[in-house]
Amino acid sequence: MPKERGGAKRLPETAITRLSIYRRALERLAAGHTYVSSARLSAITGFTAAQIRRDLAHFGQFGVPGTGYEVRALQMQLSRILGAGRSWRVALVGVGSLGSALLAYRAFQEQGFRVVAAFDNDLVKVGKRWEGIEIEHASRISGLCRELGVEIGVVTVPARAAQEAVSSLVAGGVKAILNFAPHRVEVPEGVRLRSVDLSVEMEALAFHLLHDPPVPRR
Amino acid sequence: MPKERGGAKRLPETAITRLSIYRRALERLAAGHTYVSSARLSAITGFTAAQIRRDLAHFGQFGVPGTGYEVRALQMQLSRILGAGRSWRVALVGVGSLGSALLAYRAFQEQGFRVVAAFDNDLVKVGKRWEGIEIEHASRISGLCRELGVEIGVVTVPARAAQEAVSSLVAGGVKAILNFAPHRVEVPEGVRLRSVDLSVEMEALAFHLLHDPPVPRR
DNA sequence: TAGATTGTTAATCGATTAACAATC
DNA sequence: TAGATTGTTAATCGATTAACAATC
Repeated sequence: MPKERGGAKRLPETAITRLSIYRRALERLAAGHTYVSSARLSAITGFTAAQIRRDLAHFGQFGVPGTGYEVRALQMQLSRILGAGRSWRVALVGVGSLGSALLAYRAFQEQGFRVVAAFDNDLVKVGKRWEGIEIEHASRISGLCRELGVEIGVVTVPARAAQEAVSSLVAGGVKAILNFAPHRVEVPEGVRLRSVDLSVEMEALAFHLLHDPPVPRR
Repeated sequence: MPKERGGAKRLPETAITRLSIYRRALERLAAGHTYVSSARLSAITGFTAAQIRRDLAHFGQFGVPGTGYEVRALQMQLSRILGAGRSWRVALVGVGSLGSALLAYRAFQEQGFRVVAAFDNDLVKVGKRWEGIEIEHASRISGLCRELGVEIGVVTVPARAAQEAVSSLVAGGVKAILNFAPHRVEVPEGVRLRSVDLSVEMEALAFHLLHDPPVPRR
């Protein structure tokens, strides 16, 4: 199997989140600047200028040597690449405290992530409305996701329910899932999974508190 | 400056979150198993057996060739290394929907992350009680964090307020911060920062939906 | 032209994987 | 002992950084 597709080298997996951060930086720059250099973007985002140029070069020659990148043009390119501006249909599985918070999260809606369905196992919650969405029973996940054309699933259920929630989404044709449940889940090839594990994040911080040497004052 | 400290090679930054996941797996294994091999841990966690052995070997020789790792003993070692079982004092800055969800998040409390203070800029919220904690005004962050001996800060404020929130925590002696604000923040040397950016996560998923080739059915 | 900055190549770095001698 | 599995070394892989010729 070839490691490269087409002529250009593959975009490193880690670069994708950087693109999103560049895009956000450009949004703010667009107000006051026509051009921006990789050096300036570096100062704003904290990534090195070399890395920024390299990331951007993956998608063609956007920059002008001696001048930099045209802010508007680059912003539009990145938006196109990331699918910003589009509207994405999102399903939420698990309407506990975290799930409710995400349902209410303005930034999501504003960025085009439109929650079109919400599911829960708890019969007390099913049928209730939440942020304008009626909560459906978890047994309806795959059917409704297919019917509504859900593209992205967000899973905020307890650990023990995570795999079943994910499997139902996959059965419903969902090809991208963001998992907040503190448990490993498996997805078939062709489905993208990203996981955010808050307990692990906290424990990683605790590790550093215990093991990093204190920095002497200067 | 030397690249290594002591004799052993440095633990890769990326290994720290794996340790936390191993620990969690062991917790569940402890019920029914005395020993566990790296191969079995691999099947459970999804990391390769070689990687697991390598990660664990950083902290000494826990395993028994031919037999595997003693579950209880390894569990205790990892707990000690990660500071699990300890109680950590946490401050929450920003009691919006996401912040409230985290305040209510049982798993946090159960894992020893004890929210001892909550702050907000909104005078309407200040003085109210939430999950047994009185919400204080953001101007009191550094003073109260120092007084209460807060060790970890969790920041769930809007982007524009992120840097100030973080700076106040740092001023209050907080050495580890988990930032959910969709904005870059800077911390001085000696302070650990981890960031979770939900918009970036979603946009990364959108990127894959747009660019990954569909997987042909077999 | 002189100065600035890109896009890209080569060098470096860090982390993962494979392989296997040592060990129970 | 035979079989299994560790801990570690060497090879591989992937991503980042430095450097600079090409370009505006």
